[in-house]
Amino acid sequence: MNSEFVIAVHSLVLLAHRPDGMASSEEIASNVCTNPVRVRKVMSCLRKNGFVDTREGSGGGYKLSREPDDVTLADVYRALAAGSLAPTWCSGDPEMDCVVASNMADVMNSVFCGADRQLEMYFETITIGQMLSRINAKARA
Amino acid sequence: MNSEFVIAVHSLVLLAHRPDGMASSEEIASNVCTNPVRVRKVMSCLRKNGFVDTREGSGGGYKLSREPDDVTLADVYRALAAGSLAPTWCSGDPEMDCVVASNMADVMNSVFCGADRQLEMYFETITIGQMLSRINAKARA
DNA sequence: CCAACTGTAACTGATATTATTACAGTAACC
DNA sequence: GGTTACTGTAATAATATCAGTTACAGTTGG
Repeated sequence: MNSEFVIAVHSLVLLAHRPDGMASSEEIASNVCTNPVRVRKVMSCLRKNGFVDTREGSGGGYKLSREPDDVTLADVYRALAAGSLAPTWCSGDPEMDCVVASNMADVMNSVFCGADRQLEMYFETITIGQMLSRINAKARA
Repeated sequence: MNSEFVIAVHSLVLLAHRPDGMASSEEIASNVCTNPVRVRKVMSCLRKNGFVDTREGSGGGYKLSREPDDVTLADVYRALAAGSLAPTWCSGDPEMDCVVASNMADVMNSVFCGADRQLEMYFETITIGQMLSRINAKARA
């Protein structure tokens, strides 16, 4: 899995956890344990997909623009990690003379497409709000 | 996804396709388009899990030791790619003072465990025999 | 014994991932 | 209107992961 997915989910959960729903890239970065540039890149993508609003300039930052319970991990997955299941490496070669070697890539690809859909369905069942609840539950325990 | 999974599936399908169910690491490697050492490493793992028999020495190689329809992709997945879904990179830090940062890794991990199970269930529905059928169907088309 | 294999380890090179630096653009605030 | 605190993005550097290669010991059939 793409680690940008992890950063995105963490960031959204953090925003949901903040009383005012806001944070700057620097605050998020230190919470996630990465650098602000990476956070901004991810957040920029989340903005384009309508999950957050950004305010540039002094006192700016990111703000959740949807209810935490209305955003599923599948939404996030689609936005920045769809299709990441299939390995970059590809076996066989369409030009080869062997039935197996020449058709494996296609068949393997369809298998991974199915897997991707399956994964998406699973992520559909988990919202940012639920993630936050789970975290709070863990903290109480 | 681990690309060794791809090599393993391709190799098993190739063996299933062979009339005598046999091939050497060199034959498999050229069919898969990789090098024999990598193939041997993967096959060694498949042997330890009872999917193939190997014969060392002259005229040796690998041979399917189960019916192609009795081996699912989930079996292969468990053997050499289980848990590969979760990214190596991990957000947050258990030592931090923030509820979100300190518990995110745990919660994220449980999410990926669930995803892994989901994926495994999907792979359970596909056998090596079916992969070969799909390939043959594509070849006829 | 020789030829043809597997099993592994060690090394090298290629590729992908993450962090850093740099800087232009924007908005609040004095 | 200038200064400060932000985002957006590109370019580069550092690091980690992955794949290919070489080397060699062990096994087996002829």
